[in-house]
Amino acid sequence: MPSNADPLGQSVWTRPPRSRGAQPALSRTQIVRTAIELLDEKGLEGLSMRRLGERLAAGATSAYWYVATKDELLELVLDEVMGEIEVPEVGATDWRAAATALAHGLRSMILRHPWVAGLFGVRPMMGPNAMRMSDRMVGVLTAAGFSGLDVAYASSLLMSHVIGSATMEAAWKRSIAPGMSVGESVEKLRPYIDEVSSRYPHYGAWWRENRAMDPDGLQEEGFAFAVERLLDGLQLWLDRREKAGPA
Amino acid sequence: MPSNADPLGQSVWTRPPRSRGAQPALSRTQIVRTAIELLDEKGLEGLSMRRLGERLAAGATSAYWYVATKDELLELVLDEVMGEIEVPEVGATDWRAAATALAHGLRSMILRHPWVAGLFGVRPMMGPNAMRMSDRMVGVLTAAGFSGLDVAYASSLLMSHVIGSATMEAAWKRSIAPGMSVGESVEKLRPYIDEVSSRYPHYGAWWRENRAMDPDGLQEEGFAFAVERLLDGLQLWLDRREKAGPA
DNA sequence: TCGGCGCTCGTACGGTGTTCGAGGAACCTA
DNA sequence: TAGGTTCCTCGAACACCGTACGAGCGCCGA
Repeated sequence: MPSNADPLGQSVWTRPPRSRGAQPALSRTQIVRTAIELLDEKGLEGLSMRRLGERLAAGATSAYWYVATKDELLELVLDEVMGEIEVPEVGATDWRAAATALAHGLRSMILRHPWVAGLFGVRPMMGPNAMRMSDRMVGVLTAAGFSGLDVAYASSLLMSHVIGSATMEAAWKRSIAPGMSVGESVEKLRPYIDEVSSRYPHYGAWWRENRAMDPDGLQEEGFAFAVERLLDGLQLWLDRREKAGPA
Repeated sequence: MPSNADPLGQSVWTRPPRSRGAQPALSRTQIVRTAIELLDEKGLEGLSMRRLGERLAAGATSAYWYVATKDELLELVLDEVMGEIEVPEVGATDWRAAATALAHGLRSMILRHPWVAGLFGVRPMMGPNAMRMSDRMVGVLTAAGFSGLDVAYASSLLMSHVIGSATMEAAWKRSIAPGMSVGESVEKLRPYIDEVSSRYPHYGAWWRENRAMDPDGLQEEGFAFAVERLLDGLQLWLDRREKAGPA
């Protein structure tokens, strides 16, 4: 997988999908949907072009008529699941509610398809669904009072946070046995954590005071907390700027 | 690469490194350092066990005596570069300055080794260097007035943001031809962006007003902006809580 | 009826991570 | 000094992977 093949230049989004006449057995959307099925079942490493062909009841390399490369398929897949996120219309609610909904929507999509966490770093998201989301986000932020580069900054702040926390959560999920809860895993790791944290003063002290906590649901709460702080920070900036000079 | 091999249970950090007697030709640290060299030169996809063996002037599979699996090697590599980050001592400065330094330190490490962005999702960071960083962070946040779960929330907020924005930046860097600046790439993409953004009302409007911006250095500024907002949000929360009930 | 085109897919190439086991070199013990 | 044991190296092989290529199929317009 060259993966840096065709940097810039022609991308999936500029080239029209193949197949216009006849009645082909496969289609781009069918391929993408089947790929997502496979990914949901077996994760990122479980998707190979051969397996995809098998599941499509087609030859191992048949998908290559519709898709130039595996990376390109993943790009399409990423945009497809981005389409699952519902973003509130601009003006439907205040900007805080809209941003909160967007953040939680993105997060729950990632929890539904944990493998996407590994896809964000591959290519910038330029597909139609990602664009639709950006569009709404820009609308919401502009209406809130951001302008110029601030819009890009604020929107990138929101996205970055969700993607980052999803990445870290995915790392956790990966390292625990499937079917085991986070709590049970922490329980098994406890001796190691005890041993290690005793060597680090601050961490150790914190751990001793908080070892009784229940780790399940902690990610969720932490995410909600973070979104609130983050929006507070943005709101504060808006307030300060308005007070200083209302343009 | 099973990659889910040995979920939990024994990890690199619990098992002592091999080789105690004799004078072996290789060593864990040498392998890790050479791997980083290779990664810096050719990126994540450029590192294969065979190439690593070659560069070590050793057999293709010799490294497997010191490292159980490629994933494990990557875990060691990740922790090694985490060691490059210098974190201010607790109490050396106020917590805002410390957190800012930590965020920028982590970010510049990632810019130095862009391939790490693809490693954060693999396993939770539990190596000694990552732990040292967490330790400092916990110390700083506790001194600032956070306690209990808030510490974990706030620290995860900081880390998530840096990792998320690094991931997105890596995606961008990957899609542009090597040696080309961001500005030049945007220039080449301009017709496509123009065409696309015209179909999205808010995004299009924003783009028309801001198409003249200089994209180089924008990431840097956006990052600094985000860190400020984020710390503002945390500070505000501390203030509010203190006012409500000073424990 | 006959090209030509859209589409499928078997085969093959050059990689990948990892297992296995034969072998060598250095050490401890007798 | 001899023998045995343990540590370490590495060539060969296995089961995969992404992808190029081109032969061949069936439908369509002429």
